[in-house]
Amino acid sequence: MVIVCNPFITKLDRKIPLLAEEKDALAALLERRSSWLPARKDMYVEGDPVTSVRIILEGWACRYNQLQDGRRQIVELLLPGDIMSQDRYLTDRQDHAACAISQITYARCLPGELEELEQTFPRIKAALHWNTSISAGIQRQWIRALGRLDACQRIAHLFCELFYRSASIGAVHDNMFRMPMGQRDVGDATGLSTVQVNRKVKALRQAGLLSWRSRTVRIIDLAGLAKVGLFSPEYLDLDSVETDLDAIIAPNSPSRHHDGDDPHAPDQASDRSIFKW
Amino acid sequence: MVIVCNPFITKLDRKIPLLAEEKDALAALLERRSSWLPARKDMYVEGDPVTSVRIILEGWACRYNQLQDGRRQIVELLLPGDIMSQDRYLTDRQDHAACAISQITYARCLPGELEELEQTFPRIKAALHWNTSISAGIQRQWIRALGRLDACQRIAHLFCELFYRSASIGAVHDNMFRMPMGQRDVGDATGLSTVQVNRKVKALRQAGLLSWRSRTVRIIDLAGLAKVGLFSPEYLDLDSVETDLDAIIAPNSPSRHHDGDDPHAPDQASDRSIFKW
DNA sequence: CGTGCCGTTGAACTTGGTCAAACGGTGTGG
DNA sequence: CCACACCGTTTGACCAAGTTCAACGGCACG
Repeated sequence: MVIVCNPFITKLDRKIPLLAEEKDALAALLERRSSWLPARKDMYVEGDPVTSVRIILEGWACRYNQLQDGRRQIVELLLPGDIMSQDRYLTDRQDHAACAISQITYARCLPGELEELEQTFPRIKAALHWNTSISAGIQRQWIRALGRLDACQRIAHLFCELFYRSASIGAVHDNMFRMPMGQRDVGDATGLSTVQVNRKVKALRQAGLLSWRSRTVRIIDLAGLAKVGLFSPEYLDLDSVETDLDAIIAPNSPSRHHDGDDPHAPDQASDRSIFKW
Repeated sequence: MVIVCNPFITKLDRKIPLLAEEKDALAALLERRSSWLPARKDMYVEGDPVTSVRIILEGWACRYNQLQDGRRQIVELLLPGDIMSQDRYLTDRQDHAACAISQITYARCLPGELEELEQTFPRIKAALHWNTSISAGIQRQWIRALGRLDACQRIAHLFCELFYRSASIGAVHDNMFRMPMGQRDVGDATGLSTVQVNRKVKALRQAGLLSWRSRTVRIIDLAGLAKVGLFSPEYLDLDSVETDLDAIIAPNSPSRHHDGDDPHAPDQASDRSIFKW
């Protein structure tokens, strides 16, 4: 029996409780071939042959699309426990690139191996399909945000999404989570220029909704942020982790242990006149 | 033995050649419960319970997301042969709405029924998964377009996509296809206002790239349109229909418009070329 | 101690949205 | 057959949001 400590398995197990043997089988598969990649390094680029399924174990990564003029659009963010499998049965060439945002470790396996597991363990199959549909839901929300939300709303929406996704893998503590993206990356995800990201993040900060310093985000007013970003978390289907979140979300949670040098003191500049949402 | 004439089966068969019995099984399933819906009518709305898988047989439909202020964003366009199955294993509530664009006929089946077919016929399973990954690719392209392309490029991209998708189901004749969307719908798909859609479509028309009248689109210069929209069709994985397209695309129009990207170019197309059909 | 990257800010500029009105086809009722 | 209303398209004028360009400060790294 293997000791299981793997964000992917944890995540699936939360939605579809898995038997010990199922977890073991998954864990065994994931441990077989795992890789490490430094930050900002490409995992593959457009046109590369589609080979293995990749599962993020630590760190953040993204899929993106590069334009001729050098600009790029991130089409999907991948957190620990996320799987890159849309291409399991795809064409032979990637139609997009993927890169590490922070340094990452990830597991690789062959489509056939996953396939086999699904055959043997229907629960795993269900869990993987669930996972796929959540990803599709996230894609739809991105399309909605890019098409119809303004800069402030998009950024607020993104932070909400990342907060919930981080929370669902236990990466939120004291309303804070590590976010290895830079402002440029946020712009690439939200379709905005870095200048605009900078200004709107500042606005959110000054509105007392969040703080973001040295790769760490603190959500100060989740409800307010969700309101700005027209965000509601149902599409992430986190019922099963709601209890965890309740503890986290609980209003004005005062648990600030590191009083000495908390870089996340609310920025009460209070010139709300800037905003018109 | 059933005589098969069904865009869904045709489409799958093109990528993964199916045996007669497989086609029969699919056809039998699809014929069991089919429905009709008038144009602009919702199939379901946000919050509805997830019930059946739907497969479009005739007409166009879309999934969309409604905002408080009444604006909406189309997140996916569904042409004949397209399947709405992202939610096969999803949560119990829809996180988006779907409506008919033109009047449509569609088949419904239960997730379990499709499931069963997949178990019995691995080829069908592969074909369905292929289909799913193509849809995901289209979603990614939409994200790219919404995030990083300007109005003209987005519209050109959309027309290219729809041209190829129509062609792949045999709905293009003489470079023309029926498009039941209005300018408002195009705006809802591209994240633009109808005014802007009107202006940019006019620009594309005047650049001699396409014409669009009474629900019919004629692609006059596919290469030019693709260039404007930064479109390349690989992500649709249409190798298997390339031969069909070659015949269609072939033609007369060597991609002029090297410098013709200017939306305000003189109306060189005011001659009969638009009107003669 | 440079050098370079990232975040920050200001100012000019461009794109696209909003508002409002006119146009044109189509279907309905007098 | 015409008048009318309705709906989608077209166009202009104005305005707001976001981009681009440019400069500066801080911080890490060599």
